[in-house]
Amino acid sequence: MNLPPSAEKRSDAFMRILEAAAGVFSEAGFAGARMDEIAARAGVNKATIYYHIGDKETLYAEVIRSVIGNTAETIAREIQNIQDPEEKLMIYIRTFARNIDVNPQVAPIMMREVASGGKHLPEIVARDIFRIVNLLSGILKEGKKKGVFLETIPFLIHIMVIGAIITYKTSAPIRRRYDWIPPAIRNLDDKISGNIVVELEKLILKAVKK
Amino acid sequence: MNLPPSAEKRSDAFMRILEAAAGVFSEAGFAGARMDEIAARAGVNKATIYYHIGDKETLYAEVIRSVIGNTAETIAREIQNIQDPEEKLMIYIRTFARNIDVNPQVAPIMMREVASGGKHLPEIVARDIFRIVNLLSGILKEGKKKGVFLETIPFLIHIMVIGAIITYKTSAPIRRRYDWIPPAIRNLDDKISGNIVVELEKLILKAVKK
DNA sequence: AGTTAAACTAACTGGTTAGTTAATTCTATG
DNA sequence: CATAGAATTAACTAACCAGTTAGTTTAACT
Repeated sequence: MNLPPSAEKRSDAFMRILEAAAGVFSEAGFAGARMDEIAARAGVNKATIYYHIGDKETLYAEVIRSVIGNTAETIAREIQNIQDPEEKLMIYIRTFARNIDVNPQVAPIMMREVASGGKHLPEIVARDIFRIVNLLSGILKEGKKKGVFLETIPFLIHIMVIGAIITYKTSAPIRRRYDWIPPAIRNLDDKISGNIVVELEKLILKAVKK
Repeated sequence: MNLPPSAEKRSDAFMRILEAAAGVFSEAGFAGARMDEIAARAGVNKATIYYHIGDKETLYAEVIRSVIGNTAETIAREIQNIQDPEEKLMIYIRTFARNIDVNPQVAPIMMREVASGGKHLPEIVARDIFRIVNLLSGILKEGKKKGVFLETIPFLIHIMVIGAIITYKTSAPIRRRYDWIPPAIRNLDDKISGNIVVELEKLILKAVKK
């Protein structure tokens, strides 16, 4: 679980509540989540949540922040020392994919957040998300200037990458639900940061390359 | 609103309830939707919903079925008379995109359904969705045999296309939420079946072509 | 006009759930 | 050890909401 720099040292109960909340919100969404369930999973009394964090909306915002609040920072760090735009793009995709695998609650939360028009998305997290888009725009612009990439709509490329990754990741339960689903689909890897992301990188690169 | 062949002739109240429910479920999700709100929008007493359709789950299943229940049929019809795999792939993408534009409730409902692991997805609709995947697999296999497409993971291509389309479509409210969002992103078309899908077609075709 | 069934509604019910309160236990420090 | 403040809890409350009920209106048919 990622933490904002300011919140490095939080009490044990605080952390357990955040983790439990991330799990419940990721499974049930904001409206479907129950504060009692979160308290039970965290092993604390429900009132402890209100004492440490606050009401349901505040808790949700805290979860969102802790779980996707510094994705941009991670990606920026990974690509900063790379020169080649093509490799930058690959690392961009790979880093996001690894993030999704390491923190499996992120994908469902992001999907529902998009679906609800970002109703509960704290502005600071929105800024972080658009910083990710801007990183990609920079890569694509640089590649175009160097004559290796075509002119594209950066936001569409972003959506193709991020949309594919989070949709693939969350599709796992549906892919296994019925026995009539072709094995070629059923048996695909749950992890996206393995061979799947390698294939995705190839496809995206091929699409934008001159 | 698409209707199953069996349900062509339904009462006025039934139709109004379905439409209102599609709107509310699309805005709030299953857990967030309120039966009273649906009744109010439909202009009927809440009990009328239970009289005509049944409980919340039944109503939701009915909405899902009416709204995405025959997408595969539509796509199959559109591509059946085309020979060229490249054009088939383009029409596949374009038809799905048009469907999403014509029925704007579909994208949020699909996203939340994927996010929740298809918890409320009726099996018959799941079959329809995987029929869409199979249609694409067929196109890609044919193209490979004819030597115009590369070897790919069809499900990943499906996810790239469908994931991109529904994520793009639902991203509209977030893209407009803050005034610091770059105009290049803010001012993108809400409609996906215009120039956006044309660009998406180009990118996907370029990615899979030999 | 009278009868019957279908369609519809106002008002209610009971279970659920976010949030609160008042009291108790733990912990650190002089 | 004593005490103050922080952390935690059991039990409660008020609002909410899915689903029901008992009764009324509408429409079709004889």
